[in-house]
Amino acid sequence: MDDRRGLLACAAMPTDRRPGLYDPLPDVTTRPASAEEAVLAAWRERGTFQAVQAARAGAPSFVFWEGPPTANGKPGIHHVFARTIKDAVCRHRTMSGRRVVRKAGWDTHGLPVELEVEKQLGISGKPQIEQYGVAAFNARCRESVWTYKQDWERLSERIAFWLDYADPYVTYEPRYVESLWYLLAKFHAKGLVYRGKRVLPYCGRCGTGLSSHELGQPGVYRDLADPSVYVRFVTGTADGERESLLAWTTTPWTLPSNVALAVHPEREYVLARVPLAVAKGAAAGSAGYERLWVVAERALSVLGKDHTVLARRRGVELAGMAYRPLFDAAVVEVDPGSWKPDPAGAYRVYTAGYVTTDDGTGIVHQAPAYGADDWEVAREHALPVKQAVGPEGKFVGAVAAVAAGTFYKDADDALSDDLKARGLLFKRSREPHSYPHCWRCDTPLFYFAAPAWYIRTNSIRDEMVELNRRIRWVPPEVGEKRFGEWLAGNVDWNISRDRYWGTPLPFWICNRCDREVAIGSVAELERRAGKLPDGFDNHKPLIDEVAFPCDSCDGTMRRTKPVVDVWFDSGAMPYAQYHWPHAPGSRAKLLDQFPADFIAEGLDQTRGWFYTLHAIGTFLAKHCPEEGFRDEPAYRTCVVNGLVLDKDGVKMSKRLGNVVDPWKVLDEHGADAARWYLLASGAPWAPKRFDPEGLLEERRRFFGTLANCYKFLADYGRLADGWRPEQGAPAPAERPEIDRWLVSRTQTLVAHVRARYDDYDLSAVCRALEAFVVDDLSNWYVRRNRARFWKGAGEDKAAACASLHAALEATALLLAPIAPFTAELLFERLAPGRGSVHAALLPEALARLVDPALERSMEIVVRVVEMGRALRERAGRKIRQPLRAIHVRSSSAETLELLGRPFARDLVLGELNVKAFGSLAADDGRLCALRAKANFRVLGKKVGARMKAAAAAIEALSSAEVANLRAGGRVELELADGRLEISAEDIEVRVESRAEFDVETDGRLVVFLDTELDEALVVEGLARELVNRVNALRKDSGLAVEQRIRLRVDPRGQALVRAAVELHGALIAGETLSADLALGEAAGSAHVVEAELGAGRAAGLGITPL
RNA sequence: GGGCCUGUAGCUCAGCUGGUUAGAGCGUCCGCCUGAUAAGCGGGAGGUCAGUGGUUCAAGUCCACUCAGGCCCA
Repeated sequence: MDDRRGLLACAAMPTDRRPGLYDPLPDVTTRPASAEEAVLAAWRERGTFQAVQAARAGAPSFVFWEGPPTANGKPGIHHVFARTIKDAVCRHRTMSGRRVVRKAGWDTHGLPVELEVEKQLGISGKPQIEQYGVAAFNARCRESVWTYKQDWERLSERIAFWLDYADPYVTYEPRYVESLWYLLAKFHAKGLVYRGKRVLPYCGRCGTGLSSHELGQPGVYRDLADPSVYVRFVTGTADGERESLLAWTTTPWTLPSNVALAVHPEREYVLARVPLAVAKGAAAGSAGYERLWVVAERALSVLGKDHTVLARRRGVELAGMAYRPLFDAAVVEVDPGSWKPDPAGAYRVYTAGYVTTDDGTGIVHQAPAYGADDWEVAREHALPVKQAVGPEGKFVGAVAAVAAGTFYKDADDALSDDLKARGLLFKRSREPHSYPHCWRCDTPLFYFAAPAWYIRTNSIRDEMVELNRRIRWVPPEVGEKRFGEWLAGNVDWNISRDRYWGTPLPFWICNRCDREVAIGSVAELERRAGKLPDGFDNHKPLIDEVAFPCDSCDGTMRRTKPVVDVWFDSGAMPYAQYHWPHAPGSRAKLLDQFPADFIAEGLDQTRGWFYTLHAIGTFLAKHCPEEGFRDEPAYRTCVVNGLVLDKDGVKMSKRLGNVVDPWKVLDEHGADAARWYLLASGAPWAPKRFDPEGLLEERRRFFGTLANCYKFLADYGRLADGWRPEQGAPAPAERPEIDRWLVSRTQTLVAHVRARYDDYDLSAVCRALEAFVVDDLSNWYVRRNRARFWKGAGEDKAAACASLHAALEATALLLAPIAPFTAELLFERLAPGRGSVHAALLPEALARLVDPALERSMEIVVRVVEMGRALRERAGRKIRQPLRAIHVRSSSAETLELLGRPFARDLVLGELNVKAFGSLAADDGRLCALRAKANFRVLGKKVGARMKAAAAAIEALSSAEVANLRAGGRVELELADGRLEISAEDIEVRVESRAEFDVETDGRLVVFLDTELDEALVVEGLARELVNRVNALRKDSGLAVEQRIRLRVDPRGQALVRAAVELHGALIAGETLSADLALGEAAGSAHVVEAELGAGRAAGLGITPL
C-alpha cells in the first residue's frame, strides 16, 4: 500500500521549469499517469490550489459542502465517481468567477468504527467492550479512524479532487460535538425531543440491539427448527361450544406479552365448527365440538376436512372482538413513550394491513415489545406494552411453569406445555425457518422494544415537504419520488444509539423526579456541574461521570447513556464545521456558507445525509427564527449519482472479487480518462458499468485525438518559420471560410457547453466536447487544412494557425473542470504566462463570430461527401482516381445556394477528388421526382383522426402538385370524409430518384457521379498512383521527410504511364520532393522498386537521395 | 413485503413536451490514406427499442401488468 506510485517521489522531481509555447506534450497517450503526476508535482510546488482560491477572494460565493467520507474503509472507484462530479462542478463555478470554499471533512464516529476496533482487539459485544474499558476502547476508535486517512488524501489528490485538507472538520472533535449539543438542545427546547421505544433486533447475550448493517453480515440468517404453535384465544361459549380465535406463532415465548390480535381488514374469515380431539378409536365428535375463527383460505389446511363453516365475516367485522388473556401472571407493563396506553383497548382484535395469509391462520398475535409491526399496531390503537422478557433475553418474572431468569428460547416448550394442559393449544410442531442470529456470538436474536430518544420530525413533515420542492434535484425524480415520498411518509427520527463511540446525547435526567435538561454547551455544563477537569473531552466515559443537582427536587441529574445517531453528525455538518454558534465569528462564517448551492453524493444517501441535512435545516429555518436562517432548504441543488457496477452489471463486492482497485485504474489510464469515462458514459444517476476496455477507448478516441490536434499545431509552430500567437492573424472576418467555420463552431461549442455546465449536465458536456474535437476539429478542420500549416505562408498560414490555436485554447478551458490535467498541460503550452487554466475564466461565446449559414453548409457538405463516397465505393473508383463530375439535385433552394458557394463546392470537390460540379440544380423531373410526405407533427395537430387518410393522400400527390405546394400554392385533398386543404407547412418534400444509373439519396438530396473515365483522367490518376508508390518507397527506404531525391521512372513501354510523367511531372516532383525527375532506367538508383499501378499497369521506380 | 431506478445493435450508450427510414462509438467484414504515421479516413452488415396488454390518427417515448438486474426501506 505504501509503494503507491509515490506521489512523494514525484515531489522530488525538478518541476521549476514551466513549459513554453508549443512544447511537446508529455506522453499522455501511452503513459498518462506519469504525465499527470508531473502536473500534480507542479501544482504542489507552485501552490496552485491555494493560488486559485486566493484569486477568488471577495468574489461572490458558490457554496459547496463536502459530505464527509466514513473513514472506516478504503476509497473505491465509486468514490472516484462521486468526487469527480463534485470537483467538476466546483471547478466550473470557480472558472465562472465564483468563490468556492472546499473544506474537507471526516466522518469519524459510529458503529463501523467500533466494529473495526473490536476486530483489532479480538473482542466482540458490549460486555467485552466494557470489560476492556470504554475509555481505552474509545481511544482506539479515535486512532482507528485515521487508518485510511492517507488513502483518502492521496486518492483525492491523485484524481485532482481539490479539497482543503489543512483545515478539515472532524466529527469527533470536542468543538464539533459541542455544536451538536447546541442543535440537540434547540430541538429539545422547541419540544421536539421525547423518550420512546424502538423495536429492533436484539441480542440477549450481548445485551445490545443490532443495526440493519449488522443484520446484513453473511451468516446471520440461518435455518432454525422453530416451534410452530396454534393457540386458542377464547372469546366465549355458544350453544355449549367454546369459541376461539385461532392464532399461529413461531415464538411462544412472546405469548405472555400478548395484548391483542390482528386480522387483515379485507380478507374473509370463517367461524368453523370442528370436533374436539378424541382418544384413539373413538368417533369424531364424540368428545364434543368447538368453534374456531380462521381466515377462510387457510381453513382447510389448518383445520382439516372435518369442519363445517358456521359464519363468514370480513376482517373489519371482527375488529373490536374481545378475548380472554392466555395467562394470569402479572406481566411487567412498560411505558412506550410515544403514546399513552389505554388499558381498555387490550385483548381485542384489530385490523392491520401487514397480516398475510400465506401461512398461519390469518390471525396474528400481537406482542408490541417484540415486533416492529406489532409495535405500530399498538401505537395506532394506544395499546399497553407488556414485557415478560427483559433486555438480557431473560424472563423478568415467573409465568406459569417458567421461572424468572429463564432464557427466552428455553421457555417455548414449557409455555406450550402449560397451554396444552389448559386446553388452549390447538396443535404444535417444529418447522425450520430462516432466523437471524447474532453475528458475534451466534445467539438467536429477538426483536425487542428498547428505550430510545426521538426527534418529532413527523411534526415538521409538511414543512420538509414544502422546502423539498424548492431543491433542484438532478435527476428530478429522486427529489419527487424517492426522497419526496420518503418525506411524505416520515416517521419520527430515532436519534439514540446504545453504543460508545459517538456524540454523547446532551440530555441529563433526574434520578428522583425524572426531569430532563438539555445542555447546549460545555460552558452551560460547567455552570451546573462546576469546573470540568483540564483537557476534558466530551465523550464517553468521562461525560457519564458528570452529574449535577436537579433544579426542582433534591435528586441528582445524570446523563442518559446513549450516543447520537451518526447521521446527526453529518447532517449537522454545515453548522458544526464552524463550531457554530460557540466560536467567535462562527455566525458570520455560517451565513456566508449557508445554504449550500450544491451538494452531490450517491443515491444511497437519500435516507442518509440528504435527509439529515434537510431535517435539521428545515427545523432551523421554520422553527428557530432567532437564529436568522432564511426560509430556504439547506441545499439548493443536489446531484445524485448511481452505483458503479462491474462490466457485467454486477455489484462490486469483495466476495465476488470484482472490485475495481482505483489505484490500478489510475496507474494504467490516468485520472483524466477515468473522470471522463465516469461522466461521459451515460446518465450519472443510472447504475454505471465500469469496463476498463471502455476507458481505453475513450483515451484513444478523445484524449488521443485532442493530443494529436495539439501536436499538429505545435510541431509546425515550433519550426523557425512557425506561427506564434503574438504575431497576430487576420481578423476572423478576413479569414477563409473554412477558418470562419471553425471559429463559428468554436463559439457555438462554448455557448452550448457553458449552458450544459450550468445545468449540471456533465455527460452532455463530454458528448459535446468529444463531437467537437473528433469530428469538427480533427476530422474536418485539421485533416482538410494540413497543407496550410506546413506549406502555407503569410496571412493564410496565420489565419489557419490562429483558428486552430483558438479552438484548442477554448477546448482546454471548457475541458478543465472535467479533465483538469490534460487541460492544464494544453493550456500552459498554448497560453504560457497566463497561469493555471483553473484560475482562468471560461470564454464567453461571441455571437458575432457565429455564422449559421456556414455551419449549415458544412452539414450539407458532410452529407454530400458521404453519399459521394458510397457511390465511389460501389463504382470501384478509388479516391486517387479523379472523376469528371458530380451532380446534385435538391428540392431546397437554400441547399443549392449554399452548395454553390466556393466554400462548400471546394470542400466537396477536394474531398471526393472530382473535377467539377456537372450540375447542381433543382430536381427537373427527369432524374428525380418530387414526393411529399405528411408533416405529422404539424398536420396531426390539425386533423387528428383523419391523419391516416391524409398521409396516404399526400403520398399520392404528383410531382407537379408537390412543386406547386412548395412554391407556395395550396392543394385540396379528397378524403373519404371530405376535402382538406393543405399548404407547404403541412408536408415534407423529398426527392426520389428515377435514374437508371447509380444514385444516392437521403430523401432530400440526390447525388450521382460521372464515373466515365477518359484518357486524361486515367493519366492523372496514374500520376497520383506514382506519387503514392514513390512516397511509400521513400518511407521504406528510411528517408527523412524533407530529404530531396533524384527520381527515375521506367514506364516499361506503357504510353499512359509515360504520359503521366510527362504531363504531371511537376505534380509528381512536388509531392515527392524530387529535385530531379526523368523517365529512364530505375537500376543504378539507391533504392529501386517494381511498382504495381493497378489495372495491370506497372512501373520501375528508382530513387537516390541528393 | 413497500418505494424507486434501469432494460434500445455483439459491447457501452444517445434518443426534447408522443409525430413515421431509431442514432453514435467500439467490435466485426471490406476498403482508403501515407508531410498528424506506435497516427488518420471511409463503406457495409448488424435492432420484433425486455415481454404482454391498453390509450391514441400516431408509442422507443404515455398507462397497467409480467420478467430480469440494482438500490433504499421494512
